[in-house]
Amino acid sequence: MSLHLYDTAARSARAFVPLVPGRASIYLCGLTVQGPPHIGHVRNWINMDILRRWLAHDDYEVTFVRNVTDIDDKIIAKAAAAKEPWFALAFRNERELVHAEQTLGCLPPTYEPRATGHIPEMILLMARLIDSGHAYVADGDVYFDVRSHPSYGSLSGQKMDEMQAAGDSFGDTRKRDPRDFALWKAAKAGEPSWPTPWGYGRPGWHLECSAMATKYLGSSFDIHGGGLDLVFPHHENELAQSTAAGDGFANYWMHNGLVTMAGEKMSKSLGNTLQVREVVRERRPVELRYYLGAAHYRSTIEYSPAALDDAAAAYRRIENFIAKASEVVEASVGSTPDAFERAMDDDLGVPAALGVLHDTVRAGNAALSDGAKETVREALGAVLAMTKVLGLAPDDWADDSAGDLGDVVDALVRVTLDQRAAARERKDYAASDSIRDQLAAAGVKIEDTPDGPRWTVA
RNA sequence: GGUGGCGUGGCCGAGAGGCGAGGCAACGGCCUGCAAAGCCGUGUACACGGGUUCAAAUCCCGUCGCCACCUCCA
Repeated sequence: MSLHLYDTAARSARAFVPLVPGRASIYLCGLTVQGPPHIGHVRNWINMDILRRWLAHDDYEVTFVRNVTDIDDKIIAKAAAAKEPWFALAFRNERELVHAEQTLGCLPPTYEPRATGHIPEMILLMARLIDSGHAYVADGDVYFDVRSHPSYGSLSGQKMDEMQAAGDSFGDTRKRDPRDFALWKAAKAGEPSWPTPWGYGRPGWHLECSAMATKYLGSSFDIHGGGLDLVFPHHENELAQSTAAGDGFANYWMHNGLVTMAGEKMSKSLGNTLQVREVVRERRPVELRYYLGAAHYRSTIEYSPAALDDAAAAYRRIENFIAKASEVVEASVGSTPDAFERAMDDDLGVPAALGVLHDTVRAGNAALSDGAKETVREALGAVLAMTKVLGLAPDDWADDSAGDLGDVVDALVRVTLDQRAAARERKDYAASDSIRDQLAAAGVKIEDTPDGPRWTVA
């Protein structure tokens, strides 16, 4: 079976056939940098990161573009409230976004364009739409004429006649139809603006993505991704603009499920967000990645600390096997098992793929206690290959921060373990257990193995 | 009002007509001085009510509950 992906536009899974053989082009709607990223945003990055890694595993050359929306109403309002320039607030949050992405092991985008850097491209796109009768100018605003484009609504399944008019349409006489949406907003006093043939103003949200996606990926590209909450109106509007202007635009629309808290969508407007920064203060980033990546990308994740604990325990199981097996045989990345590949090809079936990974770990652990080195070697190779695809390979998460100090700490722990061994030798278990308890209190966990004690920082 | 989706064992979380994914927790066993880690074993779960079928968690009809979108939102 080859890779199949669920396409929102088709409402079914379709075989992935790239526009250019061997290449995959992906555009993902990034963040409006009005605030730092929360775990819902980062789930989206992780899902797409797994897709990229899986495509790369299949020898695709991937171009991945994720934009930064660095101008919008809320950025302007928040910056004004904080008495700082809009770009200072936007850039600070952009830095935080990049940091979160790196912290969670996501490969950096091939390109990460900012909306404000692409005003000329937006002007050209608007000109094409105006010339072809799909957009009109009204008092410096530029609107898309929804009725000029019969397929409008096809992505989200909205029926034009059943739709509620946008809340901001009431009393707005500039729109020809209440469902028309702004491509460009005329400048208001004191707000940032850019010159256009139709006057000063700033971009509407939807226009940015169309302009940037086609600039970097061409008029047609393979995959457009984003959160489920962007299907309408954002993606519907992007699709309408671009196809009305004559671009082929995206071939597949992928939408990932949302992260909820107490049953409600995590979002900045509801104020129930859990920031990445807060979580990684207490948790290992790799464990957060496992948690957010383990559920199928289209399902909802109801966040709970207990579920995160479970995920962390599951990950440590994998990690422990890799560590122990690597002490016995030389670690080298093998190939991914067929069942794993079938799972991943089936619309990125990460949950089923993790089932295969855990089965392999169990078989490997059994081989480890049987001393069956060849089986251990095979299991380790497969586990390494699978964790690599999922972005969970321990090598990529190794903490080198200890540096030379690591050797010093190891020597100190060894001295202590020798004392414990001596106590056990003379059957003074009170003393040996006391040493173990003291190490445990310091966060050092002891395991006795046939080859002597192992220690790890819990 | 319209559109899309969800409801699975103590918990998380897959599956989508026929052999009980996987993880966590629990219990029993092996191993251990005791632990830890690991391995083996233990569960008759699929919101409710009907229907189709030799066979339904999976298909159909209905009911209830929940979420998302139609307004800024990954």
